[in-house]
Amino acid sequence: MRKSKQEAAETRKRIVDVAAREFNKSGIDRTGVADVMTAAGLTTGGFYKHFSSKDQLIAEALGGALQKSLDSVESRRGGDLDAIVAGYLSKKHRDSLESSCPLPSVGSELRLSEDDARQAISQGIERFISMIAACFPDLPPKEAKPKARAILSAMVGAMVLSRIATDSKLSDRLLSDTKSFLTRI
Amino acid sequence: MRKSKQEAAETRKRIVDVAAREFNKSGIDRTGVADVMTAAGLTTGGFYKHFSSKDQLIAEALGGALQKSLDSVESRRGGDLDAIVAGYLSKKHRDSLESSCPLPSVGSELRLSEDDARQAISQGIERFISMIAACFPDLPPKEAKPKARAILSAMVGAMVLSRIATDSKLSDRLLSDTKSFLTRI
DNA sequence: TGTACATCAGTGAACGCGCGTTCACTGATGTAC
DNA sequence: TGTACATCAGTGAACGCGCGTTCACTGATGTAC
Repeated sequence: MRKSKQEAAETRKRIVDVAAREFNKSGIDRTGVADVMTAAGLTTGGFYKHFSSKDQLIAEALGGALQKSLDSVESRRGGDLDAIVAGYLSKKHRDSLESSCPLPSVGSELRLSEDDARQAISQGIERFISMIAACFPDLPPKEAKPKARAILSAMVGAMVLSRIATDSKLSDRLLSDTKSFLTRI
Repeated sequence: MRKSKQEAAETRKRIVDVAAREFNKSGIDRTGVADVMTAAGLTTGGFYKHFSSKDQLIAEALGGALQKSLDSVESRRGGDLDAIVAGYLSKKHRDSLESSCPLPSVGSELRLSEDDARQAISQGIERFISMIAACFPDLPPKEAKPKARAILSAMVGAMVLSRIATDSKLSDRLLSDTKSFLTRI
């Protein structure tokens, strides 16, 4: 049953990608290693041929998901704050959980995670801040970065609250009002 | 071993209060019914003399915690946006997990919770928005409420991110920069 | 008011279940000659 | 290049553990007479 090095590398990548989607959709604690492996078309035991623990997978999957999410935003809307904000605070983003930004999806679980995962996510946060700050080319970094930190905070918080709200009107307004607020800067 | 009605009511209240602290500190999924009961000075089995399920406790404990948190803010800083924001985005609030606002502590877990819990929290969110909107007595509600939704989003998001960050400088800046941003409106 | 009985708050062990991880095994791949 | 052996990706059952919930039991409280 041994697979070639290339196949094994592809399998590993598949596990990481599937895990990111599952964690985003169902949360970290509620997603089991067996769930991830099944979704990747494998059986449970093989997991430990690729990773030493679930914690390692969490760090790699969510860190990677955040970076990938940033790659996509940067290439499609880089430099344009209104476009970044509108994309982030869209209903589509709120509802497409599997491919969502991990920060609102699993943010309050991450605070309890191992350092590896928190560090990987922290790097993504720094990069996100830089990306937003780059939308203010006329401001000195000393002003652009603080502003960017507040804007990122508002985007993440709006998405967190919007996903809790049972009233769809409240959910929609949290997104659209925060969008308008951030667009009028 | 039967207790008087009054004692039983006090016990129930104690369980709810302890649960709110435990959920805030360790997250919903990582806090077991047995953990709560032990922290309340009781044994596991007695839980079901007061609640029909863990889900019922989640709704009651977190809904109650949010309302209590709002009571305190309203009476101490009501009407003063800068005071509300400064209190919320303080290091003290970030670090005192047990008595924290539940929105950033367990926000991304709540999105996966039963409707009862999400509804109780949604009511708290609406009240929080009204409280912030009341800080703009000169604005018509049509302007004050949308602004309040964005401000609440920024406060919650800053706290979520601040608690993930491994770099304490980043963690501090997320709070203080968002505070400055919201104070200059 | 006093007595007899039903109620029920709280105990602590047990239940079934799903979790993260381990393990012996399989057989194709990679390597040494 | 061909052969013999070591490696190791993947399998699937098993491990110990902690979870939410149930249950028989205890004995003080509440109630009916």
